[in-house]
Amino acid sequence: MKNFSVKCTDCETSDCWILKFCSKEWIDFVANNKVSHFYKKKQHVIYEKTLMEGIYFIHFGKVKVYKSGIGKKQQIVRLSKTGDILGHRGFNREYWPISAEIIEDSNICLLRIEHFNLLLKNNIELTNHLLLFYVDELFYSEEMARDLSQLSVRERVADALLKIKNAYCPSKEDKCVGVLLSRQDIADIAGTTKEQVSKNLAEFKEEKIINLNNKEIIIEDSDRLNTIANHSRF
Amino acid sequence: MKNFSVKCTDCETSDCWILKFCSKEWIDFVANNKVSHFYKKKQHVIYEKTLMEGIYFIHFGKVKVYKSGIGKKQQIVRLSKTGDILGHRGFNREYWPISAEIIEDSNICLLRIEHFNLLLKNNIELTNHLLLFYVDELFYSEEMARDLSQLSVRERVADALLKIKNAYCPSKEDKCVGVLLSRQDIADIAGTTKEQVSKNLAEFKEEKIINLNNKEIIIEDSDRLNTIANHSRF
DNA sequence: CGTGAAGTTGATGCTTCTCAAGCGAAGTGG
DNA sequence: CCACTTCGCTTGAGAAGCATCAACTTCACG
Repeated sequence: MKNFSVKCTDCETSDCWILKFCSKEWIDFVANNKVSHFYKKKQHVIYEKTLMEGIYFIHFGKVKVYKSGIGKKQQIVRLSKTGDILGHRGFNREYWPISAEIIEDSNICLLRIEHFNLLLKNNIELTNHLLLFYVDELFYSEEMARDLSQLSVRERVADALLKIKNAYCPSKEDKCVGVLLSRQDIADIAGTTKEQVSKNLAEFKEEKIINLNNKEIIIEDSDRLNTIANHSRF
Repeated sequence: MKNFSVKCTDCETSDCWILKFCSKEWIDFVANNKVSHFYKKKQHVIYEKTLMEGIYFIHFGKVKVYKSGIGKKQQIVRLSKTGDILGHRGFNREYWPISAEIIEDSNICLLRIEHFNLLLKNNIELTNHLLLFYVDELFYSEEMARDLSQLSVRERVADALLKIKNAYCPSKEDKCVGVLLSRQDIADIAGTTKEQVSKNLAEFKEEKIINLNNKEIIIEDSDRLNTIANHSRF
C-alpha cells in the first residue's frame, strides 16, 4: 500500500476545507495533527453507533454515507468525494449517527475532535463555511425526506441516477454517472429494493433514456430523466 | 388584537436564543431592530419560494414548518413552539425553502437578515449554538428521511403521535399530545393520507393504546406506542 | 338550525415488495 | 487452465400494503 500521507502544505487537493478556509499557521497545525489513512473499496471509515473520534477530510476517493434501518436496510444520505468533509454529522455527538463505506479506493485524513474545535475557534472563516454547509445539508436532507415519502419508485430511481451523476460526474458533456454502484446501492439511495431498481433501469433502457454497457450506466436523455424525477416537484 | 410587542429586555420567553446567547448590548440591538407580529391560527408566517427576509423568534405560540410536494401534499418537517427559532432553513438563501403556518395563536419576532448576520459576527456563543443546532436538525431530518422510506404506515403514525407529544407536551405524567392537529396534519407528518391516519388511530384505540376524547388524543400506553414506532430502529 | 368542513369506514384496485428461479461474470482452488 | 462456487443481476408471479374513491356521520360555526 502506497503512502499517501503528504503534508497539508504539499497537498494537491485544493478544495480541501483546511487549505481553503484556514490561515497558514493553522494549516501547519492540521498538518502536524492529522492522521492519513488509505482505505480500499468496501472498507468502513465510520461505523454507526461507535465512538465519535473526529472529523475526516477526503484527500481523494469516493465514500457513501448511510444510516441503518430495518434489518439490513440502509438509507444512503450522502455521496462524498475528493475534497469533501466527512463525519460532520457526528459533530458534538458521542457516537456516530451514520456509517461511511468506501466505494472507490480513498485516502482520508482524520483530525481529532479536540483539534478540530481548536481550529474552529481560531478560523472564523472555517466556522462560517461550516455553518452554511450545514444549512445546505439540512435543505437537501429535507428535500430527500419529502421525496422519499411522496415520489413513485420510478421517479425515485430516476432521481437517484441524477444524484449519482451530480455527485460523481457533474460534467454536462459526459454521459456516464461516474461510479460503479451496485443495484442495492442505487436502491438504498432511492429508498426501494434492488429488484425494483433493476426493473426500472430496464424500462429506462427500453425507452432509450439510458444505456447499460457492462455494468456502466450511460445517461442518453438527461432531459427526460429530469422530467421523470421532477415530475411532481413544486 | 392585543399588542405583544415587548422590549427584549422585558421579555418573559427565557429560552429565547437572543436572551440566552447574546450580550446585554446586543440584546438591546435586537430590541431596537426586531419587529413583532401577532398571528392567528392558520395564518402563514412564511410562504415557500418567496423572498427570504430574516430569522424569526417565537415569542409564544405553535407553528408547523412544511415543504410542499406533489399536488397538495405537504411534508411537515418541524413542529416549533415558544422560544424556538424559525426560518433558519432559509439562512443564506434568497428564497424560503419551506412554509410556516400557525397552529395556535402566536406572537413572533422578525430580525432582518442583515441584523442577524451582524449579531452572529459579534456573539460567538450564538454562532456556536446555531452551529450545534443545525447538526441536530440534520440528524433528525435524516432520521426522518430513513423512517419515511422504511417504516410501515402503522409505525409512522405511531411515530407521528410521539413526535407531536414530544414537541408540545413532553411531560411524562401528562398523557395528552398537547395540541389539536387535523388528521391531515398528522398524515403530513407521517407521510401518508388522512384516511390511513383515521384507520390507524381507530386501531390504536381498539388496542387501548390511545383514547380519543372529542378530538383530543390521549396516549394511554406510551410504551407500546414506542415499541410500534421503534419496531425497526437499531 | 343549516351549511360546510373534518372525520370515519368500507370497497376496490394499483403500486410495490417479496420470493424464487435462472443467468452470467468473477473469483477460488485443485 | 478448468471445474466449482459465489455473487450480483434479471425477470416473473404472487401477495401485501397502501392510496383512492365514495358514502356516510359528526362537528364547528354563523
